[in-house]
Amino acid sequence: MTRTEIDHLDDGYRWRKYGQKAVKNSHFPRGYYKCTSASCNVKKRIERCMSDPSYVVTTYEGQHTHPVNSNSTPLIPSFNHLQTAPTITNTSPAMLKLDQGGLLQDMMFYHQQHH
DNA sequence: CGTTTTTGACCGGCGC
DNA sequence: GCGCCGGTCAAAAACG
Repeated sequence: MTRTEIDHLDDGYRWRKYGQKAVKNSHFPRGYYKCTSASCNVKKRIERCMSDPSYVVTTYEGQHTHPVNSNSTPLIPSFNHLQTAPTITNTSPAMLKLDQGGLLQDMMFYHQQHH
C-alpha cells in the first residue's frame, strides 16, 4: 500500500477502469482498476484521502505474472526487478486478447496518451 | 474502428 | 428476510 500525490500514476502497467463507487468513510469516490493483460489478474483500487485530496491511496491486489516493457520508467521501485520484453513491431489490436505475456502492452502504450 | 471510460444496475456478504 | 455496504458487470458513450 503506497501513497502517491498523482492520481493517474503510470507504474509501468496498463490499467482498465471497471468501476467507481463512493465509500462511506471518504466522501470522494474510489476507482477500481484491473490490469489489461489476460494472464495477469491484478486489481488495484485508488482512493483519495479525505483530509488531503492531494494524497491518493493505491491498494494493489494480486501479483503481476508477466514482464513489463513500458517505455515509461516505473516510478515505483518495487517494479524494477521485472525483466524487459522483446520489442513487437506488428500486431493487430484484436490480438491483445491472446496476449499471454502482456508483451503487447508497450506498443499499445504508443497509441494512447492517457485516460 | 477498436478500446477504454462512464455510470447505474446488479450481486453477495454481513448485521440486525 | 431485509437493507446497507462494497465490489463487479455491462451497455453506451467517448476517445484517438
